[in-house]
Amino acid sequence: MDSVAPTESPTPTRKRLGPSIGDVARLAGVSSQTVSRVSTGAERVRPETRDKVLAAMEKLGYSPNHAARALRYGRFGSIGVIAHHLSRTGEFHTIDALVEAARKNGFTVNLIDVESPSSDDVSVAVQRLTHQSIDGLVIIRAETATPDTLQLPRRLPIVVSDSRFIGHHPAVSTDQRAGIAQAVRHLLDLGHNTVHHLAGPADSSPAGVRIQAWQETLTSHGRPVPEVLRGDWSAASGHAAGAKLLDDASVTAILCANDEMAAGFMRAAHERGLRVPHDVSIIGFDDIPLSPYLWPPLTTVRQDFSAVGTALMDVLFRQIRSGQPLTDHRTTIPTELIVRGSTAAPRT
Amino acid sequence: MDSVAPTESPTPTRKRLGPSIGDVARLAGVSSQTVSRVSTGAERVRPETRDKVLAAMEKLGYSPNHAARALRYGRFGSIGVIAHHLSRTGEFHTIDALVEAARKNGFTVNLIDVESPSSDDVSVAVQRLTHQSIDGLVIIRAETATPDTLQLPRRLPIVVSDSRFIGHHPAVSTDQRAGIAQAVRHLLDLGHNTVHHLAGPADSSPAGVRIQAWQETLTSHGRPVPEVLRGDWSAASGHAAGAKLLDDASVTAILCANDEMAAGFMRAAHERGLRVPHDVSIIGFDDIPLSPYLWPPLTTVRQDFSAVGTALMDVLFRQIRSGQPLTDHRTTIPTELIVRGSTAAPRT
DNA sequence: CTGGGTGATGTTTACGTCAACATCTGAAGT
DNA sequence: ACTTCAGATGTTGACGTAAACATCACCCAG
Repeated sequence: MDSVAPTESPTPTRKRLGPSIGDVARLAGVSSQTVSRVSTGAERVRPETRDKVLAAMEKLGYSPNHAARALRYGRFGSIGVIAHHLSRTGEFHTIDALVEAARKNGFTVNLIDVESPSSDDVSVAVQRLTHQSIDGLVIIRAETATPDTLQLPRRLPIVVSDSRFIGHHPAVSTDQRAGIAQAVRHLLDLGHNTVHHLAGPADSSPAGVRIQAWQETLTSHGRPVPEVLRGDWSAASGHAAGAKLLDDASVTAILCANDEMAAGFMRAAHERGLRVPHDVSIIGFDDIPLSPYLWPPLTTVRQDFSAVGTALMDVLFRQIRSGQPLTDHRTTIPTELIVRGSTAAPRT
Repeated sequence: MDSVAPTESPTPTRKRLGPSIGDVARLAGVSSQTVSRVSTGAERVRPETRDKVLAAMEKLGYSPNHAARALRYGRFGSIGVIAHHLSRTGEFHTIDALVEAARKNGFTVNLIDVESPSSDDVSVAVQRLTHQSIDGLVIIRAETATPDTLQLPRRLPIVVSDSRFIGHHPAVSTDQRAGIAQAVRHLLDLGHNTVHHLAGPADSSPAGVRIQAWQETLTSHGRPVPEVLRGDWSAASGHAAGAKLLDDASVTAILCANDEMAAGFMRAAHERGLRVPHDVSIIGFDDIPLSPYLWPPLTTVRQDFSAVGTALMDVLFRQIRSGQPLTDHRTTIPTELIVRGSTAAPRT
């Protein structure tokens, strides 16, 4: 670990924190070890003594210093999470599940965001986090960073949900290829000649995976592959893409790389007086909570973010417990096509 | 602090962690203090010595033990955040802004969720968090907990965005009363005789505030106050409410306590063949990213969650810096009515 | 009444780091 | 040659905690 900067300390001066175990011990007239015993629960302490200690704690407003405990134990009870942009629905739900799973395992979650998905930024985030107090690291999305550009501390248990890290770190991800294939087939089965694709941004790896799966599925069915459209995951970009694409009457089916873009696309269709799904079928990806309540309800590919979060925590926890890395571990969470009202046979 | 449980340790045994500053010092042939100087940046160290040390660090894969630093400094560089249910849009955006603001101030965010919004659960969350390594605490929503039921460690800087804690802890919140009043007036101005209200659950304090503001606004305009409907913030509950309410032809305008419920309500209207806004006007609350892309685009009251998050961090940071609590501090973030396509004059 | 527990409590020490102070080296000024 | 001083580096100690070990009081079997 090179320069190891001073973590731009929030407050440079040293402060006297709350009362210590020693202060409690003095007040209670016992040794600090007895206070420690009370504070850690169990142990054999006479009820009478325990009460004295508890009273002293209460009086002084004592609470244990976690830094000291962490130092003593060599553990922090916390895991680090790096996410690219928190407001993305998918990452958010994953984090939600992760936090819950962490709590159930007695851990807390230390969250850090990455402003732009550049490699530098991610490195800084990693450095900041690993200088924090964590027992393990979850990388939800590292975007442009690669296993090589990322200088991770050795011995730190890691799990990743970014497909490009597979083989380098244990990974958990949804089966996006299968999901996309299902979606494309669904539209072809309905009678559409081909399927257009509104993809995520070029620097996003899941966007790339989805494009590839879409192309392959079309090709394997002998269908023409239209030019791919690019969005940035936002509903606004979906709306813009709709404005461009929907003047072309040959477009009967569009697969959007996430539900937000699908919502934007759908609004563009409404604005043009096109009926969904009669004039154009729209299918999304993710199945966000609002998808069933769009109009018409959105057909989409459900990703089980909650399962991803749980699995991430599970894999990480196993490494923490054993002290052994699971380098080539790989969990794949299946996706599911949810057919709602936004897809139908093309008008003839 | 009563019983102070043992934080159900994730792994009870002590492990030898990575190499320590001493190992690096030995390998580099210098004292540990010199290594410390290099590791903390600045200080006067001969370039030649510095290089030796850096090489040794690299070789051993050294990274500083944050627990030891935190113990030494009396600071953690981390703030705790308690949120009720992460998947709620509002809390999520607040957290997003909070994380960003924290990063800019050199802090990291320690997140903990609360399964059910019971007082007990929140207390447990607080205890778990304060036993973690935090310099300050943000309570996004404490729900049923009150300032009295919550045993907070003394000396811990706190900021809250839950209105019931005002006067007990510094608070930051959006001006929901004003937002609701704006929304109601907007509908009355359009010519609606009265406005129905789909509220949040009974145990939610913001839901209560919104109900009250809605009632007051109607009353002050001399309008009848319809019976309040209850939802649970979810789109599904909005849909169910729509199913109940929309058979009553006298209902021309509905104010939903959040956008998700408004989306569900709107779908219910579509399903009945009612046109929005011609047959019924619908207005939401929050302005989530998808609101402009519902069909029709949703008129709503925008809450600036990002500003809330930034302000929370700001208030907390000031306390951390000064060491002084800001007990009766209060920041109110204004709301803004965003008129889109889902509201119009009632049909005559 | 005595030796061998057993349970309650106290003492010591180390976790890894860094501030404060101590020491050392060498160069510049007289 | 002899301070004087500044910069580089080393030594000591303390942050708060809990494990390991030590001690002490007391009870019971023989």
